[in-house]
Amino acid sequence: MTELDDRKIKILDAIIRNYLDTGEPVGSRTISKYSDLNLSSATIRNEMSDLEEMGYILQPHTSAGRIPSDKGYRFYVDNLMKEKNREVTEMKEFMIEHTTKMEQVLQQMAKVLATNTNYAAMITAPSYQRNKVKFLQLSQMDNDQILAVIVMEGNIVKNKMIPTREALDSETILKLNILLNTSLNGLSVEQINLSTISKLKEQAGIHSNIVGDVLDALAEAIQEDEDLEIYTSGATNILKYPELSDSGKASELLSAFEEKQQLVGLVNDTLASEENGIQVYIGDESPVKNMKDCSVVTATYELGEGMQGTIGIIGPKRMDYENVMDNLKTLKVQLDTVFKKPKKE
Amino acid sequence: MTELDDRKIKILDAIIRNYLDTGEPVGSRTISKYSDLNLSSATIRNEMSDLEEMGYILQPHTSAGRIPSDKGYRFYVDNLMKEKNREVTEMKEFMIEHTTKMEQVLQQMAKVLATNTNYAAMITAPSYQRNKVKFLQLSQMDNDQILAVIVMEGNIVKNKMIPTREALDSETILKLNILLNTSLNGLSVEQINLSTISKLKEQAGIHSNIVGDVLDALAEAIQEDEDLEIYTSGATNILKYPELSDSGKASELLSAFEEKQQLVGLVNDTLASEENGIQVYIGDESPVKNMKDCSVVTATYELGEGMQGTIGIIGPKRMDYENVMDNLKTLKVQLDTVFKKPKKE
DNA sequence: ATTAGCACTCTAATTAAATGAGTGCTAACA
DNA sequence: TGTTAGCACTCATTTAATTAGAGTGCTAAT
Repeated sequence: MTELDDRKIKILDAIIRNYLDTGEPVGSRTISKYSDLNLSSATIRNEMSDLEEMGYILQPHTSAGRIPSDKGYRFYVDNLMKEKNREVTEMKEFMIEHTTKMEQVLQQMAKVLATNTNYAAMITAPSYQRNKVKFLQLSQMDNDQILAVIVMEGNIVKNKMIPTREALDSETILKLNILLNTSLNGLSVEQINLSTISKLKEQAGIHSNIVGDVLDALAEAIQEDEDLEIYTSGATNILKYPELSDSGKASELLSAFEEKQQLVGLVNDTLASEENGIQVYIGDESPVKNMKDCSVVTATYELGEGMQGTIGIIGPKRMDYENVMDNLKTLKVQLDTVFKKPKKE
Repeated sequence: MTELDDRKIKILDAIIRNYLDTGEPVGSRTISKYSDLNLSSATIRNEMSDLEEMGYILQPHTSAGRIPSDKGYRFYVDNLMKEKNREVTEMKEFMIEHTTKMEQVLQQMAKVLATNTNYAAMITAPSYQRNKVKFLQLSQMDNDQILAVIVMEGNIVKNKMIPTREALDSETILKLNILLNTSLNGLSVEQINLSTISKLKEQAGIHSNIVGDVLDALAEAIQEDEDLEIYTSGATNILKYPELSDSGKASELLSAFEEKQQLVGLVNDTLASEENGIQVYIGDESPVKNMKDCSVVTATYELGEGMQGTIGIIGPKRMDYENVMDNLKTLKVQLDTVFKKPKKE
């Protein structure tokens, strides 16, 4: 008996669905009564015993019903779960109410996701590495500082103060601006590599060191943010689920959300192994060890040209996978339209 | 017996200190043994009975010791507490490791505060209203957008995309930039009022509507952030205190930290009633109702010219007030030096 | 192969009893 | 008159014992 036969599958399905619903271990009698199999509880018991031996379900203790094991959940997610296909409209109205800044859009998205699912949600800004430079400007601030402003595709603006040895006259600044813009415009951040830089420096002549400083500073500014830009919402939803809310676990999880740094692991793992775009981590499968008692569902979204970001939901293993995945899928579509079509007004 | 005599004060002090230490209701016998009063427990009992009648302490139930009431804590904070006077150096090293951005400094501060006290910490950026405009620049982005960058004292940079009807030629932009800079440079944000604006518009001639748009957009950009810039850290510390960590309360409090919006009330109240700069809210005294089971200690810091921000600690009523206030005071001093002395490197 | 029936297991809920910290009061004392 | 010893009383907390019930596993009959 190495394969699951049809009847076992039906029973496993029933057990898991029931458990997702109630959160209580489910017994043979329940399945016998509330399924269309028309089998006695005794028969179910035998089958359950087999399912347990095969590792799909387990008993919290001898005289309790069964709950799904990680393997069981995995089977459910891979084979049993039905995909909903909701209309994509619903979310829209919530989403963007004339927010022009990307941060706000993302923060808003996280909130919607958290509210819709009642789990904790996270979302990262798309990596800037492949984003293209659209505009670049230096301005003399005072005697020893230059302000550099960079605008990327999607109107993402970064700025940085650059300390300088001495003030530059306005003509030099103007020249530098023209030089930088003509050479870098349209390049992606990751394309600005050593050879580009040295070529630029050459062209800059006596100001080559300034150019170097500027590029360094920009790289730094972009890098700084890259680490941080994870938006979260509904972290406190975790407290709603008793299996996660006992003081120790809750505290660890909530810290992970507060620090955000720990979520990076999740993001990277998701970006690395892109399957159909949605990843489900059940318990120990998660790359973040604090989350071994949770399930994590993540998806990548793409903004064309390979710029991608990550969205994710963290909740109890007993999670409404169907709803979560539906939500993520919907949001994914939304994100595409939001960023691709430049917004008017 | 309307006034506290000396002995009662000593007993009250002993009760509160003991309770802050242990978190357990304290009984007459404890005080009798561990104080220098040399009184029998019976005498203490009589005094405690009086103190209870006067509202300084209370019994969780008949056969328990006493714990301080809000009134008791208040008396302690106002009259009994000793002020520490720690050296100001200690914090420094943690604090700024070549972070140039204010956000990062503030975030770091919050973290230090939370780590030092083991409570939840918050900190707001100083209000921009009184900050002075240092530099202002418009740049044509594409056919229907202008990028406006504004730099304020303390190198705080804001930017905003402004939609326009048609593109402006570079000469016009140049003129506008000169106009804006000469007229606004050195003015504080709140000084840019209607009369300034109308004067500016007049000078701008045919481009007056653009000027209007620009100023509106800037005002909006500044306002947007003003609401949001509250940094927090250590919110999960709340879970360390049993009196706050039962699911209901913890969840409310943590949400308050997640939403941040709720903390605004605290900030405003603190800014409004500046006493010696440090405010203590005990239980119901707090302007935020979710925090009626906590104590909140806040302070304002000032950056000269009336720009002020707020720092705060939220923890259980049974809080180490001495340590908290000491920390806040120290940080306050730190903040002054950090922002006032322009950082080199 | 399926099922009815029954003994068995183990958790969770309920109740009862024991413990002990702490009070309030009274009467004696200095 | 203020202080203290002594004692009865209260009540939350702990421990133990009991019960109830859900669910299983096994066996024998269908």
